[in-house]
Amino acid sequence: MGEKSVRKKQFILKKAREVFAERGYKDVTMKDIVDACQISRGGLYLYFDSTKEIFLEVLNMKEGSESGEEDVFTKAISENASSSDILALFLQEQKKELCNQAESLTMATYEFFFANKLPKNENPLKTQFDGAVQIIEKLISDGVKTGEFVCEDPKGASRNIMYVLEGLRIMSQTVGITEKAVNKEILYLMKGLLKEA
Amino acid sequence: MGEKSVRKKQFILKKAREVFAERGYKDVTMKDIVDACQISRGGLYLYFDSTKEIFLEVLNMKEGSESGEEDVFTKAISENASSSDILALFLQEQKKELCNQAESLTMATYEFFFANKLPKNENPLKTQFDGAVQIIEKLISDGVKTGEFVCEDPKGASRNIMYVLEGLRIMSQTVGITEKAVNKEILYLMKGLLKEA
Amino acid sequence: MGEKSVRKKQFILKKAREVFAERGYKDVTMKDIVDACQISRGGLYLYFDSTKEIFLEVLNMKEGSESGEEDVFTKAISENASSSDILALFLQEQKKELCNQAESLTMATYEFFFANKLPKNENPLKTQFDGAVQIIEKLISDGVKTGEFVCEDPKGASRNIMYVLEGLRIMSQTVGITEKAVNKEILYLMKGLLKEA
Amino acid sequence: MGEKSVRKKQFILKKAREVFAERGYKDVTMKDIVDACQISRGGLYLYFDSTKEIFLEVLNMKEGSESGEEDVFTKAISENASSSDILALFLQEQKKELCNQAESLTMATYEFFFANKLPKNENPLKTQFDGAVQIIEKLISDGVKTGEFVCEDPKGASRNIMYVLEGLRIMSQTVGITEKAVNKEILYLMKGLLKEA
DNA sequence: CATGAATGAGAGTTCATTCAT
DNA sequence: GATGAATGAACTCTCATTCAT
Repeated sequence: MGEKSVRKKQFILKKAREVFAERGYKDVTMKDIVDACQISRGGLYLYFDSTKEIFLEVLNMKEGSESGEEDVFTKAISENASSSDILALFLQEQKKELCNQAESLTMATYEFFFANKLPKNENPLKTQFDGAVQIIEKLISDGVKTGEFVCEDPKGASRNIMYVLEGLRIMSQTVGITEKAVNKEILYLMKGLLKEA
Repeated sequence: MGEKSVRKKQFILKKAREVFAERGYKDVTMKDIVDACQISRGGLYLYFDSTKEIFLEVLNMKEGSESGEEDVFTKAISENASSSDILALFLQEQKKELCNQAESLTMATYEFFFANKLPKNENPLKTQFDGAVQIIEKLISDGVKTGEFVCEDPKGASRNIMYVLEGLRIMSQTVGITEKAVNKEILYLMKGLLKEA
Repeated sequence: MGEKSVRKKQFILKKAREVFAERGYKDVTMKDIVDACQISRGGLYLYFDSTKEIFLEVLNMKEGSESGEEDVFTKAISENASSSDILALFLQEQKKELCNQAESLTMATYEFFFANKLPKNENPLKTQFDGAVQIIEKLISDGVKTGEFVCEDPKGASRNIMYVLEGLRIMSQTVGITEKAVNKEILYLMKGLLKEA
Repeated sequence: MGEKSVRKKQFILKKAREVFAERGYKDVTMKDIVDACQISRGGLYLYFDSTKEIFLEVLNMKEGSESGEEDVFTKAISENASSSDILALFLQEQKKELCNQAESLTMATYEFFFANKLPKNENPLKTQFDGAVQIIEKLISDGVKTGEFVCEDPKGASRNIMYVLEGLRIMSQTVGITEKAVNKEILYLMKGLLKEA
């Protein structure tokens, strides 16, 4: 596959991402992607065999390019920001993602993993969740040391935060949720850590 | 619609519920329900026009019959149980539901509301969520009064609890979750309220 | 499946038979049969799932209705015809079939069994062949007893006859063969048995 | 077309022959041959326009290279072998071919001529058959002269032999046939000629 | 000459939906 | 009411064939 093909493949993935973001996973057909890309029916099959295959590559692509979390962390940490600032930053990022439904793969991702139960060690949802829990736990622990946070169970608190975020995410996709409501929850989480400070 | 028809309709809904519990929402076709009910294709159309219509009625049916929450509350409250006992009971009920994936409509419900964005005031997910938040808030407030609980923001705490439960629910459907993990989260929630100030 | 359906199924098989007779097995698509029957695409699938399934039923149908061999034998034998007359009759029947390419499933059958190797005990080609060999052997043996035939190895002779017929059949489908040529071979076979009479 | 092209064409034909031997004629696509040759799709079209064209050239190639029959005859005859020995040799060669289904084009050839009815004078199957009949007739006649064979109708006998062989061939492709069964038929044919009058 | 990306026709298959009985 | 045969739209997937490079 030449360089040109690689670019075409990237093009298809980009268009497919838009389709998945707009319509979720289950409803998307190969034809939908063909139409979005303005290519021929058979043409798509030169690159991908199924929507499943495409979606998996879109998911991987996402992690590589959309970054966000990591970048923010990396930058904030390298700038010696305080733990509470970094955590606040992280929560702000999550809020952005929560509110930006149009470009988000959240719904498609949930639909995909409803239909495709991957083993836990290969499940990116699991991996991401656990990774985030560890990072937040570290932040909280650090914050406790510096006196920014008060927390007897950093691990429990970080899991609590992540489950709340997950709850917000699914609620935003099913019942809709306002930015204000998200703010309220984030504030509650932060207050819990800053309590009695 | 005669009495016989009503019974037939209930029969269809019961069978349809099983199908939705097993296969989710999107994958279920009119044919699947016809097969499960062992009735004729045309026969189903006498009662329902689409899987969407069926699913909505299944959802309503559910609230009526499956109860659980209400019953437990009603009974516990009428028995003058303590607030902490009632809350613990509620969380135990939630755990049961979380772990009993086979009979649960969770996945189907999520899929349904991904595809059908109802206005908030008609969205049963929203209604249920808000209702539960209110009940829990009341419980916490009562518990604070009796000295069982320590909590500065009962409303915030109850919302936090509900989002965590929602987070557990979606995680249980996408990455899978052990009973132990659920226990840990519930324990964390209870400890947060019982914490000696 | 009601009586009407049975008739429709028979109708489809009849039309399918014509298609197979005209075009062989491999080239025939579900669409071809749909077109021949003037029914809808989906309609055919109510009765059959594949051309393979249809062809197998056509083959069975054939044995039931087209008769020929059995009838001729039955009649001839019941009429106390001589062995040589019966054998001659049989060979005449074979000739008819050989020359009537238009309505014959020969080519389709060969194509089918090229693609679908059935176990010998289920292979109708094998069954028919062996059955015919036995009948002919009996005829020859009887003929030898009555002095009509001279033959030291009736079993071998009957197999020889059947292989020649098979050879004529395949040649008629691949290079074409004239009635005269068939006559010549049949004559040779009969002369071999009547030799020195 | 340069020398290099000729070699490439030969290479394609060789690979195509393997494909046809393995899969018959009808199932083979241009893509299959492209894959077997490891050349580009477009590349194949520089040499051949269709599988039909390729198969015809494979058939011609076969006669040229695979020889066997001719060689055996030529050698045997030039060595002054007896007629019965040469005939036996010929039948042994036929048996080998019959039993070696894997490398044989038999099925593909039948399939091809089912689909492509060539005029008799251009039909290689016809030509080969008639050629073989003549040779065998000559052998038998010679054998009769030397007293090796007893046969009143060498032409008829040789045609009989060839039709039996054709019958064995088609049976071996459709119902399968053991080496033992082939031996039995060959023995029967030889005995017919050696039979003491 | 050679490549391989691209096209589009066409086959298979499934279902929502209708309708005569 | 109830049946289930029938229709036709829509989707998946595969190839022969072409053509710019």
